Amino acid sequence: MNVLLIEDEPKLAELIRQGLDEDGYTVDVAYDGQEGLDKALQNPFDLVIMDVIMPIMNGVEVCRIIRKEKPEVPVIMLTALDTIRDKQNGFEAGADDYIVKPFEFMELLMRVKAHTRRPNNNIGSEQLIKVSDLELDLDLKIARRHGKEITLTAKEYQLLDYLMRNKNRVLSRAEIAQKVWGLNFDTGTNIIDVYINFLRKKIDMSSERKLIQTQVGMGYIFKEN
Amino acid sequence: MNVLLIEDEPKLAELIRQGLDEDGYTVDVAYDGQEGLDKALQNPFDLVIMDVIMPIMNGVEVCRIIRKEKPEVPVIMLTALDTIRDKQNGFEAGADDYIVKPFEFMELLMRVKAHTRRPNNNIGSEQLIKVSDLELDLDLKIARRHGKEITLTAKEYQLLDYLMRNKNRVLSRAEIAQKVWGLNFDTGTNIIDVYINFLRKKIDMSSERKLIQTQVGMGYIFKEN
DNA sequence: AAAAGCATTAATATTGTCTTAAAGATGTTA
DNA sequence: TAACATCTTTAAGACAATATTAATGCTTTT
Repeated sequence: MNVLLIEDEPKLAELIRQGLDEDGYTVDVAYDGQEGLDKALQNPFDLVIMDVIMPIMNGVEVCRIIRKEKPEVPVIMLTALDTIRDKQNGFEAGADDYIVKPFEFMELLMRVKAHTRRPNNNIGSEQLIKVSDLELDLDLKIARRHGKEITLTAKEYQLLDYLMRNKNRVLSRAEIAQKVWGLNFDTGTNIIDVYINFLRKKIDMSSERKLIQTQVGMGYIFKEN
Repeated sequence: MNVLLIEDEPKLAELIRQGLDEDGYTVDVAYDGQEGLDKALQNPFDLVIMDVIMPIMNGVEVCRIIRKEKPEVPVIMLTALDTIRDKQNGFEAGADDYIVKPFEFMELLMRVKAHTRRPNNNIGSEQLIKVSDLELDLDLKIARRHGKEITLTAKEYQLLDYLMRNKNRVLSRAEIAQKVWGLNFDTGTNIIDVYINFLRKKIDMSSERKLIQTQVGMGYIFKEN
């Protein structure tokens, strides 16, 4: 889910960016109104968050243009001016929501969720995890390498999802068993080895760069680059 | 524009009713959760405003049911409990917005405007959802494939509506059960499989392109193209 | 070189899905 | 209100796909 954040104060921008990032959003930041407007019009976003008071071009003006050009994209305004007059201005420019500064991050997150919630909002971009040239499509539940589609069974998908989310870290069989199978791994099973083998055949076989690597005596690691 | 207001405190209710009335809204007031729910389900409203804390049935519960029965109607919650926890609860019940009491009337009005502005009110133009060569007529509650009419039962319609609105995304049985049946899917029922089968017979049987596809171990996906 | 750890394959067990039929609800008509 | 029609839900068996085990051979470590 792609979010455009237009905020001139670097500290606040970074705070929001990081928070949304942790919740799985992909955030693009612009530091003034003009830059924000350009980005908004050139790229597809699922949501725009913007400050009202900004250098070069103020938020109300930016909002009005975005609303005109891309009426389907929801806009949340941040404003320090807690007066009814300004709230009116904000909404009249076409904002779908506003938040009065100072605000708690959780409040912003809740409103972001409310505006990006499916359904109705299927226009949004797909959700995916990317590591090197491999991507896992969370909507279609398939993988792609060099853009080539790879179908996965349910277990393969779960395992790959786990590996990719924990890239660049050695994962012991016990950890994997626990997280993917919900097992305690006392049973002398080799099921993880078997599934790693399945995944390798599907994603690593035809490629030079091996993403899944063995650390003998320790476990497996999904290595970027 | 018809608004349903569910608020047990008569003075506040009257204040809101009058204010919205002056702004051109037609307001129907219910004084407890049960009454509000009944009205909401029996009549067509463009918006529901409701208190969280109410006698007989609380707002979160009412909201959940309205959201299930009439997913297109926006709901604004009024809450005196200014805690993040409760904000989460409100949204998780499916509210589109909330306002923390005490609030200025103008703030409510602005939010009401924001939620009734959406391009939902295309009176005259027929409402339909289109995916590939299948279209779902939201007014007539029928489907058409290659222009050929297909009648649906109520549950078939709800399921197809949900699938089409969430096209190109794998939907787990749990999700479908939750959204279409309002079940928690612990019950070992196969009703989703059965209804998928019904729909396939009606929309996919006579066509080469199968729109409804199974992802073994994951769920179903309604695939465009 | 021996031991341990890992990869690979095939066989088997398990689970998931489709399909049909029939029972249980619900609503409609006489 | 009884009989009928239609819709919803449950249940069971057949079949297909996937998950797991186990045996064998290969690789790495000591």
